[in-house]
Amino acid sequence: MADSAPLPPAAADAADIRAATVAAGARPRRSDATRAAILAAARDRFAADGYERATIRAIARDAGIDPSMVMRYYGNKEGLFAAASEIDLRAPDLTGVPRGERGARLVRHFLERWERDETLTGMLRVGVTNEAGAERMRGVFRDQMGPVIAAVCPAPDEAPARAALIASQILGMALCRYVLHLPPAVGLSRDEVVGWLAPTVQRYLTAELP
Amino acid sequence: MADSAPLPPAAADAADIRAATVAAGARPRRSDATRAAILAAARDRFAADGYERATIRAIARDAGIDPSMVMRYYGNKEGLFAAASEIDLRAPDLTGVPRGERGARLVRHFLERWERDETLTGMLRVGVTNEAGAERMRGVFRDQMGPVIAAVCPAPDEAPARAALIASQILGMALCRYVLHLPPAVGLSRDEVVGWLAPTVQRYLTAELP
DNA sequence: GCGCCAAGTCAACGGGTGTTGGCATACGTG
DNA sequence: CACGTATGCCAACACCCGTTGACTTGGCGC
Repeated sequence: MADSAPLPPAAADAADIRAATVAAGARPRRSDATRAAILAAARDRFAADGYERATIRAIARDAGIDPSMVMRYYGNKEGLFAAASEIDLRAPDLTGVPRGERGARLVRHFLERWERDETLTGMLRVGVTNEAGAERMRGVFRDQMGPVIAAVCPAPDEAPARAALIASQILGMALCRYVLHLPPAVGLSRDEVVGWLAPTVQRYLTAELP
Repeated sequence: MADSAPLPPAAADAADIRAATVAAGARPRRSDATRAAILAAARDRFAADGYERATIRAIARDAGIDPSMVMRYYGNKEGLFAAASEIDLRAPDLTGVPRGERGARLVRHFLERWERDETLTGMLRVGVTNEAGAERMRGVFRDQMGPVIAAVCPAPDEAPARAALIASQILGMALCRYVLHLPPAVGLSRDEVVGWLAPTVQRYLTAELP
């Protein structure tokens, strides 16, 4: 079974520092850089290893500090996970997009989002194994996918089901392509994926109920 | 975080015993019932908890024997997992199904397969977290989905990509419905899911390349 | 009836885990 | 400059893990 290779020291950028600052709801402190480094390392580890195999000791090592600091700043492993898994899908506003291009727009956005960093891979990895992770995914879906779909959905009461259908296709492709690495799914170009999936999403968005 | 509740003692049926017997490539031995009990308990635990959280001690407790027996019969945890995760999708032969009904047939079959027991949930759970599990899923996809799709695919070289697209939609719905428990996905009836997904799968099966 | 071998139990090992408390140190403030 | 506090490290705790080896039991063939 593959050992978890050591990860390069996680780079905590300005956004991370700001996030770590506001997360504590206070003005800047001397330890914000450390908090941010922990958060960045935790994100990487959770994404790469899942909740169980991502150890606090490994996260601390990546961040270059002592494990006890993690406990001091985030309480326990669950608290660290909660802080590290704040997800912003940046789902696009579809109301300004021509009706026929909305499917393609959604698919392309999420492909790019998925390839930019390992955040979503991590979310999926933890969501599948861990109930707290699953609850977080349900929250992200409800709060960030729901409104986007509802805004362009003819009948408001159909919106949740349509959103779930769209999520199933997009998540399923991400699963095959970025997590399971099924060779044919990996082999498709980004444009090919959009070409295949866009009509599906478009139909889930607008077609009559079957 | 949810503790893993104790599981009821896993029932090892005749098929399990036979499987445990043939797995060792020998004629019946006195320990076949024990081997089968271990296997059944392991399947349940891996499905419910994933690879890391499913401990050999818990599996042995469920099977009502000593942990060292697991080691004696299956070598180590990886060996146990390999023996416990032999999957048979029983994917239907589509050549006898009318061309227009193949999508619906596939979707309905996999929904039923997924709901019958927790085997596939377990496969997904382990496949997402664990490289050995992912490799196993790639093998199942290649050996059991590939041929079924190729048999009804006009151009043979397109078969793998089409199979991957179909897998992405079916796995994605299973993920949302049976693993993440997204409320709108859970709320759909089985017929509604078939009604929505069948045209998608049908198109992946037969449509011109985009 | 006796010996042999499979089947199973028991206790322990070395290591890794999350988590805790005490101690040194550098900083910001009066 | 002195003091309190935030920051960080160190060592340890109690627990659980996979795995091992020695020991006991029970059934079967000769």
